[in-house]
Amino acid sequence: MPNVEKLIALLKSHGFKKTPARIRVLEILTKSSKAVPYSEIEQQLKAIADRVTLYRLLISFEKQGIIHKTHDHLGTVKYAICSSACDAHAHHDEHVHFNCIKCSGTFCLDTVVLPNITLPKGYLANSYQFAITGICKNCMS
Amino acid sequence: MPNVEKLIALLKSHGFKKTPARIRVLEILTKSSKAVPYSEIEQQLKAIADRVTLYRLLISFEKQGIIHKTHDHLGTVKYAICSSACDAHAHHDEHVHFNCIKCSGTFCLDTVVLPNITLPKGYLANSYQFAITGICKNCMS
DNA sequence: TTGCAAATGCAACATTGTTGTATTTAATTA
DNA sequence: TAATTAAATACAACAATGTTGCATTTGCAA
Repeated sequence: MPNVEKLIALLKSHGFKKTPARIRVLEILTKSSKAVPYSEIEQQLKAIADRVTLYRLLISFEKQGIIHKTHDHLGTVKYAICSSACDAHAHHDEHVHFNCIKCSGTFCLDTVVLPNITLPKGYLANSYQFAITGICKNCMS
Repeated sequence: MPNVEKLIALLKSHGFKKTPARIRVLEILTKSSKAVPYSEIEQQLKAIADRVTLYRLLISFEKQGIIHKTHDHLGTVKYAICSSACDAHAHHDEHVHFNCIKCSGTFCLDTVVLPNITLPKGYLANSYQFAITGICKNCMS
């Protein structure tokens, strides 16, 4: 489903060159139903790219709004593909992240409606990061 | 205001011994109106305790519900004192964290009412971590 | 095909996380 | 008050991740 052509188009549309490392990272993220731990990405990229290359690649992807980064309940850094509404100007990944304490999986809950929060006077909100920790669908059954 | 006697009592009530390093950490956190970056705590503890001591100390404080840990919008690890309602059995720091993009400060907004979120069927919520990124009160004026 | 900006590789170093073990110390009790 | 002991600390050692600079390679457009 997420064929390589689409990924290449995604790269081009954001001004990125088509390189093996970048395609591989997008493949990994699009094929996963969960946010992927940094360590796992590094592991899978080990054969085709340097660690620093991956580091910089992830930064530029994030800056361009292709992917987003999150810390789970244990502090583990994970990455996930952004919804198509994101771009360099503004991320729109304002969905809830769910962290499972059993399988350690992190899921992007795109269907959950974001709550409206009233801040104290003087504060200006810019973006929201909501996470819920608990037991996921799979681990409940 | 947050005198040392209170901090010692806090330690004792959680089964901790009264040691210079532990008292110092509590002093730092109680005197700060913001969550304190790990690097800053380490810097201030450098003279009186080893890095590993601090590491284990923070872990045990967190486990006992004396302090809580958070990642700001840039991923920086910060610590803050827990409200008195917390204990080893269950943290009750279910307040919103506000991360300022100007001063990089992280504030615990205890007065903000937590929103009610409806999860998809099959998910079981356990705890919530809500953060808002923007411009804080001080930086707005 | 060539030229250039983008992307990568490599070296080097900083910060933070983590474990094991020997030693010291705070607090209890004899 | 001295002895006992579990808690706390120090130190060594190592792993993982973050970060910068610079030389080299490569994708792509002219």
